Amino acid sequence: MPQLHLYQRPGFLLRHAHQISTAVFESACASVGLTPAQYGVLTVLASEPGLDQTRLARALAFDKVTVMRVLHGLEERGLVARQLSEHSRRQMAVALTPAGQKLLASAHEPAEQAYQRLLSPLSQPQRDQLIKLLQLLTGGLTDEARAPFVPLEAPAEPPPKARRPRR
Amino acid sequence: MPQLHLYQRPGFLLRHAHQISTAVFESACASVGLTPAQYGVLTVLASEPGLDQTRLARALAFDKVTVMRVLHGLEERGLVARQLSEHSRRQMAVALTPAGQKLLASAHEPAEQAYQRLLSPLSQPQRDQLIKLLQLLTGGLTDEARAPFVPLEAPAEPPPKARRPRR
DNA sequence: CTCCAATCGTTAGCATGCCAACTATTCTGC
DNA sequence: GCAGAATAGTTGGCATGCTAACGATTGGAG
Repeated sequence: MPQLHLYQRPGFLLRHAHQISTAVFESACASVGLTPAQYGVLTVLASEPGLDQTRLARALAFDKVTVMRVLHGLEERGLVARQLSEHSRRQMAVALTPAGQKLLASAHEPAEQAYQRLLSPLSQPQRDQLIKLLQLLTGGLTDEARAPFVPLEAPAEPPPKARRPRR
Repeated sequence: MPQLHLYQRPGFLLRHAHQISTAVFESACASVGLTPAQYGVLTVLASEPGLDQTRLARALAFDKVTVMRVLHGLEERGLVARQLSEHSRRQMAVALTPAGQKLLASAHEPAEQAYQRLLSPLSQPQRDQLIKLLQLLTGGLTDEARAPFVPLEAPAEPPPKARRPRR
């Protein structure tokens, strides 16, 4: 009963840290009314206008269903526009509207403040260390996540395009 | 567009790491059918039988609504029993059933494996470092979270019991 | 050219995590 | 002892994140 082992587990600590992270972000961005997920979507779209939903999801390691729901909310607020891609009638080309660009710009300051406040208990070397460790951990386990993570700047299809493997 | 700044943000990294953490845990514990939240609840209850729901929530930094829903699921599976506290008719005393104790015991191995797999991309010093940094971060920001975190072994009320502050 | 498999978006449904609001109960200050 | 505040549990609702399943479309192998 003294000092539960649970509190030392990385799973518990990551969950708790993530919880605090979203709370800090949402409090800092309450004025612009953006959640972390919405901010992420807008940020990626600002970098890659016309991206389709599946690639958008992969760029954020989101589930495609989650991305769709977030996009619907942003579309209703007029921050994002979706239209059928010119290449394929299957996929949607998503892009920021002028209002979306404007809102995203006004969100950069609060987002940066949230980021600073989140790391405020750590010294600068500790912050760098934490970022590095998290990148190592996530980078080494991309295939463990259910939602695939394919960062931007990786448009090429994987060479081993195994076709027709009966599952 | 090259290497989005977003990918260096602690918020994004924490979210991604937490996502992987839950995926690894659920995959490892699929045989016993426990999610991280359920495992946390059972673990705390094993350590503090008869705890009420609010204190249980605080021990895990969960919202009390979340705890209640998790408890309902565990109660339906016969892993947990709730009854009115003897001290107060307001609160419920929650405890593991024998089946709950048994299931929790059988979950320890898979949970430990998940924990090892999650940290597998890191060396031992890096693992210790990550745990330490996460504890520092979460410990320094407890009041930022919406759900208060009051670890076990802290039953005493806070001395500055400010009463009747009209909000 | 024609199947058949892969892909894209969508819907439905489950589990977390949160807030706001409500009822019942307990406690505090006077 | 009493009024009012604080607390415990509950309900309803919103946003994430996931799986499974489904139609529509595209692409590959023959």
